[in-house]
Amino acid sequence: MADSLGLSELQKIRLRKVDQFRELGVEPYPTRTRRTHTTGEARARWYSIEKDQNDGGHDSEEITVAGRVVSRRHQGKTLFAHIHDGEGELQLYIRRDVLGDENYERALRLFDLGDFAQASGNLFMTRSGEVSLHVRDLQMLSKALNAPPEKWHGLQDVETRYRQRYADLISNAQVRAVFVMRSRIVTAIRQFLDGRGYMEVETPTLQPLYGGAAARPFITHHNALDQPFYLRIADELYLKRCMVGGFEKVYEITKDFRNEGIDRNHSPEFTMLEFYESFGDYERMMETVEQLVLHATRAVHGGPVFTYQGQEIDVTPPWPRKTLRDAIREASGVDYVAHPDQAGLMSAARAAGADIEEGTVWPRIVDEMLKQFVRPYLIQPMFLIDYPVELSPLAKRKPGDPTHVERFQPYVGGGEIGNAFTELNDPMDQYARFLEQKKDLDAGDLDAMQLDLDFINALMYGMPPAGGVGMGIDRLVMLLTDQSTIRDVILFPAMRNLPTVIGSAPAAEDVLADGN
RNA sequence: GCCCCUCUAGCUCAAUCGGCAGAGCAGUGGACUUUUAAUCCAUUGGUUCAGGGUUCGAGUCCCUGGGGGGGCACCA
Repeated sequence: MADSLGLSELQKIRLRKVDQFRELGVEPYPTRTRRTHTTGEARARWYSIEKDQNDGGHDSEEITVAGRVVSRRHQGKTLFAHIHDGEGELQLYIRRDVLGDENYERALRLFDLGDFAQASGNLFMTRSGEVSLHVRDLQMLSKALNAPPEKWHGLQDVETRYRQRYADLISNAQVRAVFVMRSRIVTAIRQFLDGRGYMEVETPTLQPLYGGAAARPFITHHNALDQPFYLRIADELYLKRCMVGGFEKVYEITKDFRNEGIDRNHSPEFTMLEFYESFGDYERMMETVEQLVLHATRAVHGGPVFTYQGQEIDVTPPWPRKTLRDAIREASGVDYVAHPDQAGLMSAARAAGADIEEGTVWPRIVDEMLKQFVRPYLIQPMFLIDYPVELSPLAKRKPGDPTHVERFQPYVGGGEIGNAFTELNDPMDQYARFLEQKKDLDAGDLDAMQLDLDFINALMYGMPPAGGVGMGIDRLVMLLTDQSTIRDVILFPAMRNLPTVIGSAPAAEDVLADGN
C-alpha cells in the first residue's frame, strides 16, 4: 500500500519504526492522551511550588506533558529533548537508569524529530538553569513519517511554504506569530463592533446575481436547481437589505471571491469586513474606522504605534482628512475640476509628470493621478474624501456639489485599507445607475454590475439614510503584521494545482487522477 | 497576456571557463550520565523541474514546456 506513495528513504525508515512499535505491542497512534499540564502550566508550576530539597530540588509531584519533539541531543546514557506545544517548549531529561534499558533504547531509536510524545516525570532545574522534566515515562502519541524542515534555517522555499503551510508553521515561529496576530485582529474587530451595538449577520455566498463591486465573479452550478450561482464579490447589497428590514447596525466578516489576477495585494478569495450603520453618514463612519483600527492595533501592539516596512506608523485618532481634489492638486499642481474634459485633463496630468496610457477615460485619469502622485506618500493614516461622482456609482452626492459624492478611503502605510460611502438609498436613482451599468455590461465590460431588481424592490420599501464601510481584512492584517505580500497573511493561499509529491515522486493515485 | 529572475539530497545551500554532482542539518552505525544549533568517529542518500538540442563531455550553453517569485498590464 505504502509503495504507491513513492516514499523516500527517510520516510521508509520512519514507517519501519511504526511497525517496530506494533511488534512491541505498542500502538504508535494511541487514542487517548493523559496530559495534566501544558508546557506553560508546567513552567508556571515550577515557579510556584515548594521544591523538595531531599531530591535535588525536584518537584515531588509527577506531571504529564505532551507535544511535538523539536530537538534531541543524546549523550551516552542521557537524552535531552524539547517538546513543543501550543504554549511553548519544555525540555525533557531522559536517563537510561530511570527509564530502564528497554525503554531508553526505544526513546533513542524509535522517537524522531517531529513525533508527538507524552512525557511523565518531575520538574527540576538543570545546572544551566533551564526548567526541565525528569522523565519517568515516555509514550509515543503520534509517529511522524515526514522529517521536519531543517532546524536552523527553517523552511525557506516560498512555494513549499505556501503549498505545505503546515510544514511552514511547524518550522517558522514568525509565521505562526503572524497568524496568531491575524486571529487577534479579527477578534478585536468583532469585539469593537459588537460593543458599538452592531449585529453580525451572515448573507449568501452563493448568489443568483452578483453585485456590490466592480469585479468578475466565479460561476458555479447547482445540480438540483439546475441553475448557475455566482460566488459573492461583495456583501453590500444583502447588508443593505438587512437595513431595509430594520436591523440598524449590521456587519459581516466573510470571504469574497473575485476572478482576477493574483499579485501581492490580490488573492482570488479574500476576507472582507463590511459594516453599515443606519442614520449614519460618512462622517460618522470615518470616526468609527479610526476607532476600529486603533482598537485592532492595540490588540496586537498594545498601543497605537507600529512599524510597517521600516516606517513607524501612529494610528491615534483623529486622522487628517483631505479632499481628493486637494490631495491631487497639492501633489501635482493639477486641479481636475478645472479640466472637465478628457483631453484637457490628460495633457495637464502628463505635463505634471504622470505616466498615463492614451485613451484613458476621465475618471481613470483621476484615479491614476491618485495612484501616482498621492497614494505612495500617505504613510501616516489619512482619509481621502469627496470623490468625483464618475468614480463612485454607489455613493450619495454631496449636498451643494452634485459633481462629488460623500465617499472616503482610509490610507495607511501607502495603501488603501477600505472604501466607504454615505449610501445611496433612492431606489429610482439606484435603478438609473444599474441601467447605466447594464449598458456597460451589454457592451462587454465583464466587471460591470448586474441589474438587481430584487435589490431595487428592497430599496422601494425604504432604506434609512446610512453610512457603510468595506475593509479588506487581509490588507489590514498585512499592515499590522508588517507583511508585504497578501499570501503571507492567508494560511492556505490559492495556488495552481499540481500532482502532490509525498516522497521523491508523485503518488501513483495522483498521477492517475491528474490524467496528463 | 508581456518582461525579468528562479528550480541541485527530506531541509538549507555549494559546484571556477562546459571537465568525476558536494557540504551542513536530518538519517543510519558507534563513543559519551546536566546538554542548549552538544561534540567526536564512520556512513547512507541525487530523474540537478521535464523534454529536446549543441558538444568528446551539460547542473552549467541553446530551444520548448511546467512550477514559483518579482515587475508591467488588468483589477479596488
